[in-house]
Amino acid sequence: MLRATFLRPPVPELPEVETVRRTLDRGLTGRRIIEVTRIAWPRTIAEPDPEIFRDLLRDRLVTSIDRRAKYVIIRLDHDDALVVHLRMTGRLTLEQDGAEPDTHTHVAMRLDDGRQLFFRDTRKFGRIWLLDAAGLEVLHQQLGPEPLEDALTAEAFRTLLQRRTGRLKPILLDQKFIAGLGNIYVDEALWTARLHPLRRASSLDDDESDRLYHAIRQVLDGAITRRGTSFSDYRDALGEPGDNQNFLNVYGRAGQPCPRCGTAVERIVVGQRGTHFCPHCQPSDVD
DNA sequence: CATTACCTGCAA
DNA sequence: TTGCAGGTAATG
Repeated sequence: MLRATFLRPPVPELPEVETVRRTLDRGLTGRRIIEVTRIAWPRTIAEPDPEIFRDLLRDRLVTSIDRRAKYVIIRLDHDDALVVHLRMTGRLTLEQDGAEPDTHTHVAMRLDDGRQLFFRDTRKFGRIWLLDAAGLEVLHQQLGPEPLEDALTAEAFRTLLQRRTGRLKPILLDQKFIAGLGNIYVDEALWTARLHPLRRASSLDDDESDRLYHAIRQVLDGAITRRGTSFSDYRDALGEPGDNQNFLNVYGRAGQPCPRCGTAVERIVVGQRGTHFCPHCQPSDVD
């Protein structure tokens, strides 16, 4: 039963993608992509068509690595960008010269220093786009605010929440509401804020809203510091796992004691997602 | 708002 | 052998 906790497949959310961005930045910024050497699962290339993608990615300079929500944005010359979403099991890694792609390596590129950029993805849900400036702008517009940026103040967050009528859990997973949270960090943030996942957003008072705002930032900051949460699939761009799995309070801990009060953590399903919370610390009665 | 599709590995 | 895990888009 303890094993089940650790075998639950966690997925890359904002802290994991940020960790990939940072580790990728060290080896990729300033390099040139010489050519795409492998497209083994063409559906991975969301846009443009794989043949055009390959043609456009010859001798392209990487100018910087950014992140938006759960997207890695590899900026190129001419204001283009390679945009990568890891979805469930995607990994973006820098590999040495001569490294051989395995069966799950769907895309590979050769760099001017002889190293390679691999995109590996067991579940094949991950996607890569090659976008121009206009395409990138569309992506930004489709996403809600970045939870860690100054532009999202506690006051702005309160206003956004009050406009919503639904339950906290699905709202926080909605990338148009706030961008970058997934199942792990929503559960952790709600536990930290002592809010039940089924509470209606519009029912929160100012103090509760502020608690949630700070909890989201605290949980994400802490996870970035620990270089992400790794159970099985997630690794950074250098292949290293993160440490945050050892600091989770409720996610994947059904039946185990709440670290704050000792009550057994419960698991319910909310909006088709496994949802973990402490029934004592996160009471449902206020609605 | 709920359901299904996309995929595979692994537990039951 | 079945079904679950979950990010997101597409579809009732």
